[in-house]
Amino acid sequence: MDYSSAAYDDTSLDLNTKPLRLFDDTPIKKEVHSKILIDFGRQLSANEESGALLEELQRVSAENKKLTEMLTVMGESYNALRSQLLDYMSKNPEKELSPISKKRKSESSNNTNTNTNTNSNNIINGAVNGNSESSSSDGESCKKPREETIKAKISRAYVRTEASDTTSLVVKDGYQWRKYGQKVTRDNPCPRAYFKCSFAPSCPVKKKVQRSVEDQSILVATYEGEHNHSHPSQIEATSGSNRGMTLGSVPSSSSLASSGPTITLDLTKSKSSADTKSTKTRTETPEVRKFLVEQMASSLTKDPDFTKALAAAISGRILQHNSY
DNA sequence: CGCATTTGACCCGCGC
DNA sequence: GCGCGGGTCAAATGCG
Repeated sequence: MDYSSAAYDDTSLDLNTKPLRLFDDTPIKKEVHSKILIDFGRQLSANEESGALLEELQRVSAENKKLTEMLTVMGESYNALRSQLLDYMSKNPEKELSPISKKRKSESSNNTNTNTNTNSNNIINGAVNGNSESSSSDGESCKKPREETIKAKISRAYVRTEASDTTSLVVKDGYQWRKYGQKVTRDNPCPRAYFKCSFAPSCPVKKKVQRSVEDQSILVATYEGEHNHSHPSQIEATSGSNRGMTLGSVPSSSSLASSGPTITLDLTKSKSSADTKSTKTRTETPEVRKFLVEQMASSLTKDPDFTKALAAAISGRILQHNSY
């Protein structure tokens, strides 16, 4: 499979770029330093001033660094929460994706009992990790108590593909998959492809990929089981090849609203060392970058927890700072 | 030539 | 018990 052509890595959002620059880029540091010197140099003697300001500068740099780390941590937390939310929300459109639930009870029926307006368009690129092992107390265990393998984690991801690309059933998630079957199901004229994880021979994870009935540019990938190995992209990230879509990493509505290719924000990788290396990619036009930044900023600022924590952090720092 | 994909056959669970 | 349909297998095929 041509993971190399995946556009997903190319759009990884480098969240840390700006914050890191605040304390990593020496030119900026020098600029700030000189500015401070200009502002305050007249009032104090040069030696005392420079020493104090250097100390001040170091404090500010450390502060920026801590704030950046906090931002990263918050971003990850936000990502995790978002995944959980999408997980929950995904149970609603699921019925529409497989309306005939009376026959195949195992997967769809228990997840669709709270079927509301099944606007599958509201969920795209969102990934949904339904944990049927621990959290599914809604009947599957009653229906199939003997099937311990069915209790493996079942997650679902919705991926928008190129509008013209209506034949490929490849969902680039960073893992290596081997296709072992394809079937046309009754409720969907589009064939369903069956994949097994081939990265590790003993990995039990399977994946089903099928186009959505409603919007055939959307691929619905259903994952069963858990990988018993690390994510391949994590290994490859050290060499700068950050490929693949990461589940649950994108604000869903906006990327569906756009008719363009899927844009995946991989927040989970923003903390890695590859963020300064691999995110300079060919599709990173200023427009795209601006859009991504705005989208991420919007998503983060809409999160009350995030803004609260950020405000607390900043105010705490300021108070601490003023007490000197 | 080796590996991945394709695809028809087969298996199995479920509903009637 | 039978038929239907989803899921899997494995031989055939294609590709690098």
